[in-house]
Amino acid sequence: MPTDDVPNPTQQIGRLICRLTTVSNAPRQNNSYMSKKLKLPVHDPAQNRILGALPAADYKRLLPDLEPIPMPLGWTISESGDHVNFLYFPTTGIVSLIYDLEDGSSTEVALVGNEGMVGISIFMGGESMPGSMKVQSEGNAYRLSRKIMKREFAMNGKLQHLALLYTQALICQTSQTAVCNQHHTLEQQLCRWLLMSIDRLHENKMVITQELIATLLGVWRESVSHAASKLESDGLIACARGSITVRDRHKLEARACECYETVKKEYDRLLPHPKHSL
Amino acid sequence: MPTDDVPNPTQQIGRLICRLTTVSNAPRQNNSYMSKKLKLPVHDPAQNRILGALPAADYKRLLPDLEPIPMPLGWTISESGDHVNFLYFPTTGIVSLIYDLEDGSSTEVALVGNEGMVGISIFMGGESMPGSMKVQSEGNAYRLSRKIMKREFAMNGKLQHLALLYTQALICQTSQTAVCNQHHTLEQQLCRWLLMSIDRLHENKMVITQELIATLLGVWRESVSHAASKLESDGLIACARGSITVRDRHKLEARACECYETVKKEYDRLLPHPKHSL
DNA sequence: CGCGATACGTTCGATGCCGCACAGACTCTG
DNA sequence: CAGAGTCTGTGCGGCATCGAACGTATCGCG
Repeated sequence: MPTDDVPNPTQQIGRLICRLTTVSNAPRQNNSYMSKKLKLPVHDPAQNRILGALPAADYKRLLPDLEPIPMPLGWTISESGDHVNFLYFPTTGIVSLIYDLEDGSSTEVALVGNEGMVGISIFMGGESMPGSMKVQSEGNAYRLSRKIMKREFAMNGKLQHLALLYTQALICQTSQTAVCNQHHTLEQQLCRWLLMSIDRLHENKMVITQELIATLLGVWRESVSHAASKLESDGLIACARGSITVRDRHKLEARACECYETVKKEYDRLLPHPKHSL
Repeated sequence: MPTDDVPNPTQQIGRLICRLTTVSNAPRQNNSYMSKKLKLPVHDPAQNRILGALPAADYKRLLPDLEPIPMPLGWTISESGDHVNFLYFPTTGIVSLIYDLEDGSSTEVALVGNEGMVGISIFMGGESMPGSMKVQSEGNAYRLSRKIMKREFAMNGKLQHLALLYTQALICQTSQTAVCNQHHTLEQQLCRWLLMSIDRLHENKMVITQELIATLLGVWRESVSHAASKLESDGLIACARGSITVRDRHKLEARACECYETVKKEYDRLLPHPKHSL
């Protein structure tokens, strides 16, 4: 049961720091972590756009209950059917919502970054979901216990409002994924996926193997390799061992299907916009 | 703007009655309509499983605000981006949630029958959705205005609870559709779709053209024709001009992909079960 | 009854992804 | 630096669906 209990919570932080120092491409926006650690906390709950959009009073009330938690690469936050005990608000990194099939294949139905949250079944009432949530790009999050979240949700305040709006945006993303899977070529889907990822990473380079991308898109690795090669030879991206860098975002958008735009517009319409200060 | 205003509300009812008398396959479970009209109202709000699961007090309070509305075949309840003004509770018939693409193609991402409701963006807060809702099998519904629904939702009562649970079930259906579109053959998808339809129609025969099924599944008509022929020659279904009858439900389940079971189980887990009296 | 419209069925080349096989390239470790 | 492990690139036969064309059956209507 690889559930909400982070595997070795404290050691995990050590592992993360290790990554930050050893791996060349580790830190993202707050790489002030090592150098200017006096200036700010490692990550600020308000970096999550939902938490950041709360009124000051709500935010302050919530703050003591927000538990910081690292999200290491590959961590399965919750498996299919698991009783979910925490609602996670990512500040950095990406979590994938994945549906698995009996034959071992699977498909990612949605991506979650610092614009959203993971574990919506807590306030939706179902307690669990027939899908798993996996950290696809390492980062950090804050989490709320089910008890606290239910209390907050019942207040009919801004958090409830934002949680429901985000859930509607999530439905949009999932629906569009369904349509995209049916109608668009792998190359288009790959472009869409790359764009959605760099939007959530807030940088052009992502650390991920083509093998994993294939798993997430529910296709064969060779197919991803083939599509990526074409994009690379056309100068849109640069592939390296275990990482992909987006070179020409504009061309990538042109080559992606409309699904990217549709979902992005709906997210922009429904969700609070990131503050400039971040 | 083919929105919430039913095209000619009163005339519509006349048209429906006309259908009931002329078309051979018109009435469904409550075909007591013509013969035993003294016994019950045409349709009872409680035939919708969400309304039927409300506590007596809530139900009574809501009753005067529930407006009966016929859902004629092909009616577009709301188009992509339309401002949604009513929440619909179907008692009979099927509504499809459809996402359209620029090239004119589309895919159905979810089916709604008397187990659910249409127009969730009313209480989710988005006011609209980038998808349309179309009546795929004629029937009846009751609807609540946005104002009333928001008032009820804010009471934190059973209706809020049921609405959120249903929304989670809907997310499950949509997600599974995304996975299914990616991994399963058309024949499997067709079996799944037929099963989901007869579950919501509460009978074995459905009035629909293969052309429309193809549109909903996002594939070519010829492909549906091909798959349906195989199923017919194996005795699972019987095809006629403009209708399909399920002959062997058990075999159909065996031939469908696991997606049907997965979604059904989640619906059974989350939603109130139909009462025996209906 | 005859006609047009609609829905279904069947065929066939084109296409895109599957699924395997294998080779090459990079990385980490000792 | 050598070797194991991992990740990526390529080539190819097979299969399902695409997308068009055509023929046929059924229904409604005059």
